[in-house]
Amino acid sequence: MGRPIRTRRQATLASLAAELGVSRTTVSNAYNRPDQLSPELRRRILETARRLGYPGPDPVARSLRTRKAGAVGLLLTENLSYAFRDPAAVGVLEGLALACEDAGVGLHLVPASPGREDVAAVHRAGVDGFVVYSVPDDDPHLAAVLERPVPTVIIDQPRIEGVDRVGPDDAAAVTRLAEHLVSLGHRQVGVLCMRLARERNDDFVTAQRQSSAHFHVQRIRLEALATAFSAAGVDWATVPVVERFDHTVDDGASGARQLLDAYPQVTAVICTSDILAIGAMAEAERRGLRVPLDLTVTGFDGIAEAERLGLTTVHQPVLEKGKVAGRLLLGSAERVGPKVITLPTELRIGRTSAPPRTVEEPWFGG
Amino acid sequence: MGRPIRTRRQATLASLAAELGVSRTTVSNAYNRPDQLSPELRRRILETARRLGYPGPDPVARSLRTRKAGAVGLLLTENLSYAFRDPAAVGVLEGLALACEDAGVGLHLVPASPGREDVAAVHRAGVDGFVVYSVPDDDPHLAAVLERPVPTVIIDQPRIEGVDRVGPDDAAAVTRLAEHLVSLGHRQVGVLCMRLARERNDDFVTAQRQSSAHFHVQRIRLEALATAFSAAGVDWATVPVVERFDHTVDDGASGARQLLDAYPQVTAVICTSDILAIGAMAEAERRGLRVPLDLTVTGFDGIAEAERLGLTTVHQPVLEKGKVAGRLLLGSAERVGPKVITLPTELRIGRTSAPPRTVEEPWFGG
DNA sequence: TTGAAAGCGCTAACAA
DNA sequence: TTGTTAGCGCTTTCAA
Repeated sequence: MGRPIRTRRQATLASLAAELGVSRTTVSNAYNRPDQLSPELRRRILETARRLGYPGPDPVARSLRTRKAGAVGLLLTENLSYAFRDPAAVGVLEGLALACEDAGVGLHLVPASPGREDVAAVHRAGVDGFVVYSVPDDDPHLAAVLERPVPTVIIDQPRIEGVDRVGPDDAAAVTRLAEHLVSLGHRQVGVLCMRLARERNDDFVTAQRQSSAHFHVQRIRLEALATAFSAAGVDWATVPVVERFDHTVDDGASGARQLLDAYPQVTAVICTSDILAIGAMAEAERRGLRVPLDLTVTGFDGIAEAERLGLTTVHQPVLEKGKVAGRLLLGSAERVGPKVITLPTELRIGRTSAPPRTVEEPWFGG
Repeated sequence: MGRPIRTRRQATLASLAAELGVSRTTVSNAYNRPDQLSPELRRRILETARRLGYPGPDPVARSLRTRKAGAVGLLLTENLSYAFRDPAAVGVLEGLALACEDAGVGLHLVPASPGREDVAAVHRAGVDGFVVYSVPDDDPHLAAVLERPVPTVIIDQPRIEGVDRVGPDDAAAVTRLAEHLVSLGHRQVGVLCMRLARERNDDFVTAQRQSSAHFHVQRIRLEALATAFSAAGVDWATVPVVERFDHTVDDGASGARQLLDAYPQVTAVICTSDILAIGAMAEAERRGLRVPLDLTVTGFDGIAEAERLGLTTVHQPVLEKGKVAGRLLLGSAERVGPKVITLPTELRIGRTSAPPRTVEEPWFGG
């Protein structure tokens, strides 16, 4: 199984045709339409190809001619390391990859990290469409994607008029979660959320920043919390919201620390992701707070580790999200008009939410 | 931020040039070599482009012309779901993605699962090179990759003459692990390994099947175990080896069950991956065997969960593996001749290995 | 069943 | 600074 020298490509379809004394059409047919020539001739062509080291039609040239790249682009602005470490993101990636595999098309990861302002990679990607996963509405890469004359499907965020989207009903899901907490008796809550804009702000969040967040999902979740708690008589302006730029367990812990240091009276920490919630639980343990006796902690996503820990959270079908997005994109030729697909979520009440300690009335039997 | 109708591409570089009354070169330069024309002219060109809905040079046409696809292909024959669920594989993927990102090239996942015999996807991938991750030596997709006139780097397996490769020194690593077990006193061992060929065999493995395994890594690990235990006076022909096709915790458990049901005298279960080892530990617990008191269990890879569990295992730098492979591929233009890079491994003795229960002599102070 | 002609949309010498 | 010329390697009507 030795290999000849790499990067040969001496032979082309044309040179093969010349060698054999047939037309290029015939050689092309030998590869793409076996039924268009005699088996004997085809055999001869393929054999000569092997002899000449012709590796078959060049995929790029074919793509140019057929106007089909045979690949789907994935734009993922999040830092890659985080993307691969967040089980929710990996699930989406897996689902999308499965959809691509079913369709026999490649999945092209576009090199675009938050730091890299260079949008050229988007222009250079030879793909038939893009899936965009959870980016801010002012992301320059996203803008570049939307300029390309190919269909696009957005997963989660942002919400853009006229562009297909797949995601959960964040507002409804968070509302149910909030109602659960309200019914338990929590009135003094704190929130720990993911980054709201492209600039780093590892700190408390002003009302202004909340309502103008460039990450729609976070904004919608905060709005839903505000609405639900306001309905329960809580003045949202008094509810502390802490933001963390990096989406890691460690940042979840430090966010919780900042929150609880300043607002020790908080009875429940609502996190907008499981990763942050897991960090918050670690911080609770560090300060000697028992969850859920002394502190309620909730998450969002429903990743496997959350389930193991019994975290009260909102489960969303991440694998499905990727799959549906892929299928939507690959089937978009037949459709007219944009489509928005809302995936179901499920409130999973675990062992990390309970009535606040400060409520003295008995909760059961009352 | 509304969008015009999708899939327009009415305008091309040529039509833009005609509209403006300049040459195509000039328009091309406006995009690719801004310093080759006056800022004023460039501005005019870009503005007209926007007005006409010209999305910039077509990436496929550009690739054809420049003979650069701007992407690296990744061949991963393993079922995608398993690939994304095995932290070792995810680590490799992450490392490779990071290397690609650094170089500004895309990462193109080739749709190729074990079932899919269709090799066309490999031919259709517009890439400048391939990274092949852990496939059997008779994999048809691999053969197709090697026929393509682009550089290729193989991670882990197979070992092919003349092709670049990145991986650990499996034999050395396993030998150290075996010596650790031998020094503890283990003589009655059993092995649980990953699949050895493309056909399923969830059963015991014959000597013949061991030595002709198409997955080189597994073969090498088994050979190293055989050599090390033979040196300690163990007749390898008497050592039971169980194989599992799917690489899951559940299959690790069922493999251990099959092994221990038939060979209850075994004092140590050597698993060729952490995933399998974690399953084996679950099975040990199920049968009431205390690890390591009643049974020693070892793994391979050094994934995070193994570390949390205190598993005795061989750690290998998976992220590094992907990164190095990517860099090797992307820098291969400057090199001559094939290159093999061996990554360091580390034996990590945890809490799952101890002297066998049947050994009555005191091990310390003796 | 096979071939001739006409591009797909672009970039890179080279020349002006 | 801009334009002319010549393909990159392939597929696809259409005609023979």
